[in-house]
Amino acid sequence: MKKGINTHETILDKAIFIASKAGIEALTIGKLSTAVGMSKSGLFAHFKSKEQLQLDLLTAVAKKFKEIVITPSMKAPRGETRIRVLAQNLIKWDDSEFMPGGCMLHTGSIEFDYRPGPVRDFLAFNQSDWIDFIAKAASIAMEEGHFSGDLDTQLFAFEFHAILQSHHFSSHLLNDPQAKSRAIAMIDNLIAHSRK
Amino acid sequence: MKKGINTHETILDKAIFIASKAGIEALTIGKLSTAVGMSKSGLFAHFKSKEQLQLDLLTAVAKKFKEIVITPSMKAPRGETRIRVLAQNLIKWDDSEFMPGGCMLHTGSIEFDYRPGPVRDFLAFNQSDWIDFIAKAASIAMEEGHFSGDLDTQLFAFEFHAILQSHHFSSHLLNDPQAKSRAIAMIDNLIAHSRK
DNA sequence: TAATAGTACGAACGTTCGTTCTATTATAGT
DNA sequence: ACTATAATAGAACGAACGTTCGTACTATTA
Repeated sequence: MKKGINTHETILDKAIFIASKAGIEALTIGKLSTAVGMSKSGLFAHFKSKEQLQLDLLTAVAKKFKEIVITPSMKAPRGETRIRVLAQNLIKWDDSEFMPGGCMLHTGSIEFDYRPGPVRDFLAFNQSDWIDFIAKAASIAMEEGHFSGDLDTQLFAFEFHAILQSHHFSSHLLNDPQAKSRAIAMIDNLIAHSRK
Repeated sequence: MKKGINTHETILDKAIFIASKAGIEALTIGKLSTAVGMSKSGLFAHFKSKEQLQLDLLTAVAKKFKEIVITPSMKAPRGETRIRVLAQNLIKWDDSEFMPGGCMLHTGSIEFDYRPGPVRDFLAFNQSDWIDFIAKAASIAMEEGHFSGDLDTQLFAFEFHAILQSHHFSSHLLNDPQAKSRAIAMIDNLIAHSRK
């Protein structure tokens, strides 16, 4: 049937909206069902367990991440430009309207870093892959001659990632209007030091 | 009386230990009382509310932070050395045995960034002060002639802070044995680029 | 010795949690 | 239009939540 799929999607959109502010564990089935406008048991039937709801939620977020951050960057020119596009899209991503509390792959990682189970596994693998992706982008910039030949791409990836964690911190905890411009300044610094 | 003060401290120590892994909100009074070995109501009487327990807990953490990170750094020579000592102590801090889940001022900030109230306020002020403290240390390094005269100390502070967020990420989510050495390499980079 | 204050207890409060049933309604395929 | 099934609702569950209560014991102060 088809209606179920639409409902499933509606539920997850609302779940992302709420959980991005409240946290993944604090998103309860009761509150979510009220927000969506259906019964607790009716909503529950879509997921069979809260853990599955959390996994479906994160899978949906990761899919959006690909759409908004990863895929567009692959259309940008290889090398430094692609790195910059990646950073731009990431800042946009962390300030997305559908996820008002900021990137859940980041906040979820901290929330679940000591809660063993499939949710933690998903997040750890996701973040690990993300680091690898950045490192790959850096090595491409090396190939293109934009970055220094002896650049530590792994270290670059962590430095790049750190900047986005800092942006989240500035934007969502401190409500600092300079969050975005500062993040870009940090990216500029990092790129400048990575050049030949 | 005195017994109460000792109990209060014992409770908070255990609370910090548990909450650093589980999260501040997931630390329940029932589980904490079981862990401490006293009754729920007996423990509760020490704090009058869960929110007060959370505030007392964070106050205790902030006090330890001063003891382990801030105060020792003030004994180090002004300038670059002090910045390095600060970084060393911070890494030690984030891997403290009494707080096995890592720095709670960091994880708590993310957990509460969209939960208005005194807990969020405490964390936001604390982190804001911390950024100011780093910026001040950077400006001292400027005065001492170690750092470039046109260094943006505020930006430096955020970059410094970002490195520690990255360390937390590597150490506690990814269980990466290189977490510490990488953080030090990042600090080295930052300092090198901040010099004259 | 009497009065007071601090400390801890067990029991119970109303509420919410995730989950499991059964029953009913809506929908898609024939 | 009929039927199988998917989708939702409703009621109930045991457990845990934060909190309040009255009470008992202990140590300090009057």
